[in-house]
Amino acid sequence: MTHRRTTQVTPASEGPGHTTRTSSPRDSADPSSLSAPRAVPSAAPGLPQVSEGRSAEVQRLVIDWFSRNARPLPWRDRDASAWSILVCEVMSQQTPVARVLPRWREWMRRWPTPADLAAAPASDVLIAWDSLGYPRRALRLQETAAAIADRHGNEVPHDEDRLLALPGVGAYTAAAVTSFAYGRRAVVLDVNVRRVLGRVFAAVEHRPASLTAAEKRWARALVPAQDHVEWNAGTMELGALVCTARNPDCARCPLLDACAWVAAGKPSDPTVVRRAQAWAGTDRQLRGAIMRTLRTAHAEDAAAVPTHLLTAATAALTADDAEALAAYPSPLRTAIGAVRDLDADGARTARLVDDLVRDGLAARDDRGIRLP
DNA sequence: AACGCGGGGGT
DNA sequence: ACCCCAGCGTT
Repeated sequence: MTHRRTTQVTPASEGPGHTTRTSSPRDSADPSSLSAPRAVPSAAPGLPQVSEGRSAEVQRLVIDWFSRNARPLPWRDRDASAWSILVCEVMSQQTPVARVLPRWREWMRRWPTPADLAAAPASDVLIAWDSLGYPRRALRLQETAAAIADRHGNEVPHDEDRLLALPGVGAYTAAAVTSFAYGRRAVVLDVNVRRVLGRVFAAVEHRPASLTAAEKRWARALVPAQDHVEWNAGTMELGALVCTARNPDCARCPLLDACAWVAAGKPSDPTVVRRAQAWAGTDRQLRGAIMRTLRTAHAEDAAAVPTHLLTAATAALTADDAEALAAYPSPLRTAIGAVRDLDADGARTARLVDDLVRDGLAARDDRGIRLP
């Protein structure tokens, strides 16, 4: 069903002018949303008070900039369904937009409503997820689809609390759907928004990794009562395109003259020792390899790699027995062989596959591959 | 608050 | 090599 969507301002081709683009049809009543922010946020460590005048000026600049610089992303189309927006938000969790685009198109073509996704074999879902990463998101999204189909009449909930109750939907995603799909006021706080607000108002290059309740309150008070959708989308877009984590393009920033971080001389954060990112040789890499190989083998020949053979793979991997392995169909053999190359003694592979099985890999039977 | 969780592109 | 990305769930 087609939900009314808010107007995402499209790149308006001309003139720097029209700041105010009023929102289009939204949910009529807005009873549960936050009360309009009057007062400036309560002070918290590193989060300065912001005068109403300055807040309003920054809001105006961001919204105006967004009206002229928004990327024409398909989920910003007026006729994009709430479901399509939820899918895009989940796919975008920790994954750059450019990588999401092709998978999102394919998903929406195949599964245009939650019920469609809920009815699909899990193996199809994982294969369509492809290499977006964090494949558990795909499984949670399918669980969410089933919940929406079964308990919400196949319509994405309008209520932020009900959105939050869905698997794989956290504070960010619930707020994003509330704002972008339904045009209701919400505090959309992703890594981009946090960075932009932190620089402009708090004069720090990067916010701390963890998001505190105090920062949420602070950010909430900065969301305007009007044009909040454009503010949410605009701060995100500004963070993605201009106020980037590294090498921000301050020369093109509409907030150049309003930015506390720039005014302070763009100080760098005190260097924090970051743990070297381990990847090669880790369980994580190995598990990713198992995923990829099984996915590929199943996609190439689903009959050869049904779920019960995945269970058999466990035995073969554990036994480290070439003869036993030879008993399995070729695509599966290839998959196991490829994984083995990463784990010469086989112990870790065996344990990981065993974990996969225990967590339900084998239990799903005809639903296809079930991985963590 | 701190972890663990994929994978690819940019610098 | 390392950093970063429209985060979430668990401990």
